[in-house]
Amino acid sequence: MRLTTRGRYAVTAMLDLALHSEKRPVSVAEISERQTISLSYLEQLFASLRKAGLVDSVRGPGGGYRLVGTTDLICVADIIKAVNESIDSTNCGGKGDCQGGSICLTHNLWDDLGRQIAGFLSGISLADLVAKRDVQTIANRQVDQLLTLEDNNVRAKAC
Amino acid sequence: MRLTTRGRYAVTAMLDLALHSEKRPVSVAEISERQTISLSYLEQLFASLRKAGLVDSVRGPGGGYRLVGTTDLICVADIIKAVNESIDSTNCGGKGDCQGGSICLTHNLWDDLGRQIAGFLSGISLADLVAKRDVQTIANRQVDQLLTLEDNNVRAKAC
DNA sequence: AAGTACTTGACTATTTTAGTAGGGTATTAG
DNA sequence: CTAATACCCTACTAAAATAGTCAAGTACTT
Ligand code: FES
Ligand code: FES
Repeated sequence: MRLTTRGRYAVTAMLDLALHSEKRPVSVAEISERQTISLSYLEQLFASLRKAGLVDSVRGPGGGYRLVGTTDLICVADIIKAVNESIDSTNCGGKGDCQGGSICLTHNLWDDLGRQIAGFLSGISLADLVAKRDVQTIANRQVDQLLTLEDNNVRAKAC
Repeated sequence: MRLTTRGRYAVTAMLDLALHSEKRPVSVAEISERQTISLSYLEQLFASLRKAGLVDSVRGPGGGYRLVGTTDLICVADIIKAVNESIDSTNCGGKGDCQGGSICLTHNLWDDLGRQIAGFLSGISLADLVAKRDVQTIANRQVDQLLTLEDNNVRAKAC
């Protein structure tokens, strides 16, 4: 398995969508600011998420991204698979031919591990994450920070 | 978390030790042949394993490596930690300061995941692996392959 | 005394990741 | 209509991590 910032960013972005896209679509720029993730990098991730059918886009002013379906239907495993090809932990990609065409000593161990991780991440939906108290707290902090930042910018311009 | 061939090789090598070091120490060269892993690369891994106190070395002719303690006391998690610094899945290394000093939206999710993986890998000892039927089968195949290979070399020399 | 086998460190090629740049194209508010 | 907005797409690059090599040791046993 490989879990990198790529997968982490994707889940973070999707969670941001779950938290803020109820009324209107959310633009990548907004997410980029709120989660402090590079805008262009996020765009690449959303291209993958769109291909996987997890999000929907609305173009033009006032546009942005929206989740496809409800938050309880999207699990973390889906998001990671969408941007991070696989959750497989074996060296052989599940083929069992590590050692010159034959299966290696530890193949089944990694296979089991992969199943374990997949099971765990499949059991957690965006709805589960949104429901957590700490997620709510952090989300509120992020909105506040953004507001005071904008406020400061306005004041700076006025001067 | 990052699970790479580094960690996989280490577990494979330790399992090889568990299978063959009962009577005499096993040399890195032997393991290299049996598991088809680069010799010099294995040496690096064993340096880490020795530092972690998982193996013991015997120098000189007939020397090699031996496990420290019995196979039921060494778990897979220990081995991976020894060569692959950590099993942590967060981006921040557990500090919770991903987002400019503050905790990010998904920190707790990755933290939970890390615990899950650590729990799984801590629950599996070398003894558990040795006891598995498929491991026995594969180990036997590896020994046979090596014997016929040596046999062929002897014949080649005779000619 | 000699050979075996561990020990150490530096060094390199390859791959992956994270991020940038710079063009588009569709949509809509005004 | 048109200009601003925001998605869309491709190629590129810097930096890091991995996998593996090389070479010169040191300790020990037969
Ligand atoms: S990991 Fe699948 S055969 Fe080795
Ligand atoms: S992963 Fe720990 S704060 Fe973001």
